[in-house]
Amino acid sequence: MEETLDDTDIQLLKHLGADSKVTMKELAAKVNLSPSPVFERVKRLEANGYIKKYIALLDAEKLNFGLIVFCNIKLKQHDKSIGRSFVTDILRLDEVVECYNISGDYDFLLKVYARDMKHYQDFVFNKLGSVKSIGSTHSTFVMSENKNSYNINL
Amino acid sequence: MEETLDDTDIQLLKHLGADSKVTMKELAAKVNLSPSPVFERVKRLEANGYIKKYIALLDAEKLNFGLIVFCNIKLKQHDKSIGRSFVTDILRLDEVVECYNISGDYDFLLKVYARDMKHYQDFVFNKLGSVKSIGSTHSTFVMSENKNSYNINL
DNA sequence: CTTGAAAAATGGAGGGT
DNA sequence: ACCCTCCATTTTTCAAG
Repeated sequence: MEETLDDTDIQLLKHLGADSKVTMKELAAKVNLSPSPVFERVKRLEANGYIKKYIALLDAEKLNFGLIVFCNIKLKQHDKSIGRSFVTDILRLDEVVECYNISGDYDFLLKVYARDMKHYQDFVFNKLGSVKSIGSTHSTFVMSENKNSYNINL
Repeated sequence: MEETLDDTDIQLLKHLGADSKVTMKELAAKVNLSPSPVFERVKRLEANGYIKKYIALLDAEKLNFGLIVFCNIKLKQHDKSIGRSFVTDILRLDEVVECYNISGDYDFLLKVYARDMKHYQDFVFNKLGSVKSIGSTHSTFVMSENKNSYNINL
């Protein structure tokens, strides 16, 4: 299971990580092979979990979610059950796209997409406000997104 | 160009945002249509920019990038040319997957993927260290990722 | 939107190095 | 173990109604 990836595998992952709509034929040309071995390699990379899934990236701004906020959260207490119930509550919130348990002054970092400031205010007061385990929050607003490649650069 | 999306369009975006490997046939079944109109709608959503691109999501941990760090950065000065040169320098760094211009005490927030702490240390000292426009940095380490849906929840 | 058909891609069999 | 060349099947893509 813990086989090593050769250079061709890495190239395939790089290409698919940037554009998954390429055909096997095109991919094959990029790595100087015929479609068949490329097909088999990609299937293996999927089966072994190197490729988690394929998705379409949507334009948040065009879909009226123009505001990105990083919301730092401090819990009231730090026992395991409080942490778990916090995560359960947070996963339910549509506005929260990412959630991390972090080091430092705060316990969690959320990446939140909102339509506008009014929507974000409503999110903080009504949705976060009803999550009992939260002690305090600190919001950092995104003024512009300069880079988002979604994948590691192999 | 600024047409409104009907409920079917939203459903298509939701499905493709979660899994872009579905065939037009399967998509059609999900929205109770035949493949042809679904095909046309998806092409329109692509052409009008609602779908930005299609990518494979790679497993960073399996590819030996197990450490995620949010790196806050304060610039030395705040004029436009310094900010631009900072962004140019940052975009070159493979470890930086996301970069945001933010409100608050710091100017930029980077999401960084590193193999381990040693790699991150090297990144900060050698790569960030040679970006002249940086005044100071503050690193927040991710202990666990609890959610990452990559797309807004429509 | 539907039907339907041409063009293209997928997925695999069989054989070669 | 890895690759190639076919080829059947499925999917995509786009007419015409």
